[in-house]
Amino acid sequence: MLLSKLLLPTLKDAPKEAEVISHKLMLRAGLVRKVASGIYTWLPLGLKVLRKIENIVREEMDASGAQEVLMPMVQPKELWNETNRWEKMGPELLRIKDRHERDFCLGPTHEEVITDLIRNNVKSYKELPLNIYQIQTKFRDEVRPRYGVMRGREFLMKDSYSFNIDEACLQSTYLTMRNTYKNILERIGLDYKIVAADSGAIGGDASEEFHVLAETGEDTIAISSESEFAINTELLLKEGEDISSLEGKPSPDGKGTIQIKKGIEVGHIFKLGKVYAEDMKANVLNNEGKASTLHMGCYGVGVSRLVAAAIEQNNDDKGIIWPHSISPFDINIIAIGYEKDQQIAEASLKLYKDLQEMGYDVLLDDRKDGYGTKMKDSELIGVPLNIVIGKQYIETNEVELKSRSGDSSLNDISNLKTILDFFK
RNA sequence: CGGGGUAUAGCGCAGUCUGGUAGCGCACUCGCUUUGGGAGCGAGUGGUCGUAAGUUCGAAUCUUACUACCCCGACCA
Repeated sequence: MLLSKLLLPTLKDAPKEAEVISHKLMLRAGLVRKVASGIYTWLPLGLKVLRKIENIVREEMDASGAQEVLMPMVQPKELWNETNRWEKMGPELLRIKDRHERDFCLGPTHEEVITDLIRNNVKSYKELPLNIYQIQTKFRDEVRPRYGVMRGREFLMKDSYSFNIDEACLQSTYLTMRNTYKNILERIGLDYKIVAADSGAIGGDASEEFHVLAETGEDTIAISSESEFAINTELLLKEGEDISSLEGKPSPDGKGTIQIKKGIEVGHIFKLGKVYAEDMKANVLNNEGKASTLHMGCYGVGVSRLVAAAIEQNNDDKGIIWPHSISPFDINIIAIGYEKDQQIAEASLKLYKDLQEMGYDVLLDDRKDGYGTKMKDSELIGVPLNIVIGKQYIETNEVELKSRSGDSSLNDISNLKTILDFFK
């Protein structure tokens, strides 16, 4: 991509509406723009990041044996009446009417729709287990949207629903999803914890959340300094404990001491059991030929929230520092004097094309600006590797490799292999 | 929904107390000079001052109502 053609409205000053660092940087780096409270347009650069995360999620879900579908965002009241959630849910369920005065809602989640699909189309235990997912825009009319896309009203989510013949089978799928979520977060490259969580009003007997650790997290979690033990302090509050007093105490599992941390919930896995299947009469015939209520699980990943979470965990005073896995570009070629110097222009374009042919996602800064402006923007948008081509190239045929993390070195422009050792 | 705050050009802000017809920095346009850390000079574009009503000869400024947005809380698969 030529930067001169890219819609990339970077800002020196963050709009005052932004409070947390990820929100400020997402606005400054030209990733998103607000349309209304909690509702955002994703600009080209932001969308590239969103798609990269989405693709990692998709690949790992497919690898786990799950199947992708796409359900509607608009859902009829009748389905929600079956589980009584039309009544139970508060105003966060945005209700609308069509031209015939029929009631619909904007989907905040899809248990009803997916359960309806499965009960109508799956009749035998032989077709199970099934794990069906989608990556789709959700709408929840939050009481108070905040922190940009971190807690938006409209947001992108991967939600999946498993249908199992019994508890043991559900347990197996649950563990597969647990492992899949670990793979996703490790591939993206985030520091996270799996925490025991409140299973909430939805019922069910097991629930774990995946939290990206960050100061601005909305949840408070207690973790062990040495083991995997981690728990959402919402659970402790119910028992009336004072959270701050836990700091430094021995971990309940006997390993290490308790530390109190802030976390951003980016994933949640749930064993629903038979709750929805019973309400909606979702049965299959078991191996004895008798109707058997399905056991369900549901598993969510906040895709758009992950963008913000990744920034919260990876930034400095200059801007975003993308993990390479989700960076909008792999390489930014900073061409100094692109407009004036034929040699620079030709060499930059050749390098650009060569790197593209090697499979890299390359940005070429061909704008009429100086080194400072181009570097500042590159650092703001967080591209992992810059290749500076300027007077050094004219003199010695060398370009400077400058990583976002601060390393730099000079290399002959023809030596692309050396250049790309950076990514090993 | 309770508490607090903000609203003036794309972004950041001044002007409001003390009413006189809107300004600064950045960005943007044109020209020339620049080009390895957000360049310089010159000339420009862009605002029904959140909305509505009121007071007044005159309102960004005073009064009232409303709206939007942000923060804290409550809420949240």
